[in-house]
Amino acid sequence: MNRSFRDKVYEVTHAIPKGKVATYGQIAKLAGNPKAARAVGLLMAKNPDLSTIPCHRVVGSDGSLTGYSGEGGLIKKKKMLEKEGVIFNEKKVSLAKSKFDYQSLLD
DNA sequence: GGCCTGACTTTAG
DNA sequence: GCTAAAGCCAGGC
Repeated sequence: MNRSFRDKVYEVTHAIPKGKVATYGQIAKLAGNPKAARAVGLLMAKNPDLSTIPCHRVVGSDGSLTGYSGEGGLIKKKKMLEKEGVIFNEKKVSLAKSKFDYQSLLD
């Protein structure tokens, strides 16, 4: 098992299609540790490659935008997501319509 | 090499 | 519905 939790997180995060978003808990669970949502946030915050890891497609458990220490912060993040086609609800993401399901890839 | 912090989530009261 | 506490991983000092 060369795939560490970290690698799995990166893999899943990178697998998020355009116009969809995933939650930290979801990624953590897919990575093998449903309780390691914090670690996911860490990896997102310290993501080595923004091109490989669309951290802006990662939101809170209820679709709330969180984190993103980049310029513009959550505002820019929201804009990027909107541009990609993610459905927004006021300041949160409509997980009901834009939540990323890993099973969708396998289907 | 040990301790603390951090873009979180979930369960219990 | 809100507050409090525990659990995970990685990085910095």
